[in-house]
Amino acid sequence: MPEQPVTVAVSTVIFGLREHDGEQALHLPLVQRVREPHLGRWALPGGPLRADESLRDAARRNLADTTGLNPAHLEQLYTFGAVDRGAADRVVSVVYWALVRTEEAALTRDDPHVAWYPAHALPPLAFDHEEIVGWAVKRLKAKLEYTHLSHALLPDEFTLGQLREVHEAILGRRLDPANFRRRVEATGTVAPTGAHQAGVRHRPPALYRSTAREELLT
Amino acid sequence: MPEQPVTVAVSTVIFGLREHDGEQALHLPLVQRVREPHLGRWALPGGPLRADESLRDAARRNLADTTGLNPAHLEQLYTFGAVDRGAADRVVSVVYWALVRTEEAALTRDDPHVAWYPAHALPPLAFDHEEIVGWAVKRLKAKLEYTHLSHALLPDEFTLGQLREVHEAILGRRLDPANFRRRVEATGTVAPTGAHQAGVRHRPPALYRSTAREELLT
DNA sequence: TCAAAAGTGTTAATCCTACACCCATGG
DNA sequence: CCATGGGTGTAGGATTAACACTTTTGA
Repeated sequence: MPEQPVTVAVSTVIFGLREHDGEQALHLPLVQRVREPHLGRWALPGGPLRADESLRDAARRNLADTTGLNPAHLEQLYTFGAVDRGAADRVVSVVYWALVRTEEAALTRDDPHVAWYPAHALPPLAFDHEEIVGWAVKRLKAKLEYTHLSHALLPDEFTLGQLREVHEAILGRRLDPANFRRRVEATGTVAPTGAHQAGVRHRPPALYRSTAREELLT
Repeated sequence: MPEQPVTVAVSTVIFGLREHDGEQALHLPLVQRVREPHLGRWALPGGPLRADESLRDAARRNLADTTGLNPAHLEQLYTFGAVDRGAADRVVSVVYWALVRTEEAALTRDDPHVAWYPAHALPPLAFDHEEIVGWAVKRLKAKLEYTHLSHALLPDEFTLGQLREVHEAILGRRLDPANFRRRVEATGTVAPTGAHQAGVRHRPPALYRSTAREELLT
């Protein structure tokens, strides 16, 4: 062997909404490592890139393999390639991040090595994965403000109150319901279905559907 | 050989300002390919990643090797890894983008295979490099508006008129000098040196220096 | 004295934020 | 009939955009 080869791996930070302390909170599924290094630690789902698949396909495949999830949004985050990142050989990691809808996030894989954790209460992670999650959260927050990504965390039909809760969970602060409503309506990316959500102990909120098609950026 | 190996390459989109049609315009240095595939075509400077260097170091090294330039700003753009991108074997390309100061951009390397081209009048490029340049320009435009990256294209001391010209060249539209001045001053990222630029046939403009230290994002 | 860009002032339009208030439902 | 969130209205402040006007220099 003439030279030490560089291998390419793909990992994914997956975001979904789940209940935590009575409120919707951002969660992510982690997998427990079954071999060294960092055996037993929790880590981002990932694996080596195969020669016959694109980076994006690799991310999607191994997201499905390890967690059984199907993302509503998938986007490249960053590529990490410092010489020593804690692994044995030289690995360049291409990291993607994904959003899954609440129905998906509710699915629990029948696998003791996969578990959802709140984004703000993670266990110690393998490698430099904590830093990576930090970047992903930062990017998600930033993109919330100028895209319609939040729709990808909700079911097909949702109320503006639910949409607001998503934003509040991610941004970590309360938003004025009146102003939030106007801002969203002004973008023209949601349309009322005409139906209303019944069974709530207050005025029945209108249901909306996302009209935003796939993004522009990165 | 058990499996076709995936190789990692690093390329860089380098931006600098140069005169074009009597105005400052965004330019970038390209290298002419000296081997197949795409022999003779112009391409982004780049080369394989070595096992003992980080991605960022690789970008910096091969920017220096091929063009002799030293960037004032260097940032990762995106990683391209479709299965067939036009090369013979499977290559994953990590692309960086860089900004060089006007002094650097003025340097012409004594090499017939390196030349500066206006960003809006590029020759046909090898591989998918045209698309990559497009992304880089888009990112540069976006970051102009919420960072102080434009300082990295100018010399140490500059007038607000020059800074405005940089923005105009990149955004492709005129900006109101009065409002531009106020906006920049409000950010607090420039400080007057006290000196003025002499020799101009109008009121001598004050010279400023950037006080913004390294960035926050990406 | 003129042209040309520097630099200051002003105003109207727009956007953002906070908050008051009525509506419709289940308990 | 009350608590709760849905939904509408509105007033004040902050930000932005457009443009008039004065300043200072070299030619």
